[in-house]
Amino acid sequence: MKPNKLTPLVSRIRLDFRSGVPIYTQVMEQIEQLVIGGVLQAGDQLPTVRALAQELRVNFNTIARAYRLLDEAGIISTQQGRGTFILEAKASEKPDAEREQALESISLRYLQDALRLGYQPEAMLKALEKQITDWRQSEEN
Amino acid sequence: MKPNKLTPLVSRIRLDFRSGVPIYTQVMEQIEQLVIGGVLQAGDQLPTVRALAQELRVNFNTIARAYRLLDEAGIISTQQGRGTFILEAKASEKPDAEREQALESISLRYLQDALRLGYQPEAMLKALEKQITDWRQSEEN
DNA sequence: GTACAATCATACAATTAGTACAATGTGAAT
DNA sequence: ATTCACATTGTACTAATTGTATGATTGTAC
Repeated sequence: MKPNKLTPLVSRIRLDFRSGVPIYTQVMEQIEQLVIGGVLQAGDQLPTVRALAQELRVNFNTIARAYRLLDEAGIISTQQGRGTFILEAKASEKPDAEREQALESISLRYLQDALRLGYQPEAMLKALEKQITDWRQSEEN
Repeated sequence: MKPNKLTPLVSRIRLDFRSGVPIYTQVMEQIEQLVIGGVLQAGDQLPTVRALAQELRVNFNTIARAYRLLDEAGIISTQQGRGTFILEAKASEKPDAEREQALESISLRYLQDALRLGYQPEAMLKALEKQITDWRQSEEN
């Protein structure tokens, strides 16, 4: 497969070192979500394990572990000496369901974060609506 | 987010071995005070159980016990293989202005995460409402 | 002396880091 | 065009660092 491009991933991956979720899991989940969301497409080349590791300030084996898990999940293809690439989207019966699940995942995280900080659900919804309004404003320009 | 720093705690903890107050209680209370006093801030990494134990000349399980209590109290987050970190203070204990901003901050982050994955605001609100409903369900038990 | 809480010792599990290596690509020398 | 040196890539295995679990030991109160 010919590599499409090398997507700058770093800016799209946000690590939370104190969340209790292992780094390799965070990297894996977020890349998976980017694929589901269509930001990363089949043929795209991921950064090398060393490059991404350096950007995120973690050991390259940690990235290698995330890539290996993604490889085993059939999402990417890692090739020694060449690099790592996004695979063709597997013929999922329900790609919509996957997208749904990804959104559920980040929504749950938001809810948990807010609850832990002591906010009530109503306040969250209101705050989110405000952010959306603000965003729409800025989009118009 | 990367751990902020590793604060040298030892110099700020005073143990009284004759007071009759358990060591783990003393450690716990003093760390709690340091957090309340702002000496320890969200994201700061605490010394490892072994390091702090060595400095204070106690068994590391004693420190582990103190850390576990602090974890259960929602003050710190202990993570096997990683370390121990100060958590964000509960919003309800913050001044109103900060409180407002904190909620805005995590809401914006959620919005950005979802947009990044290609979701529309309506879908986000719906997903969030669903998470809230589910959560309420589980709370009833 | 018994009971109980506190502390300690030991073995364990999870995560990340270190080191060496194998596969592949690149480019110059011939 | 072929070869060869070398850089770049992922892989494998090990070590180090972290917190966890469980039971033994110690000390104190009664």
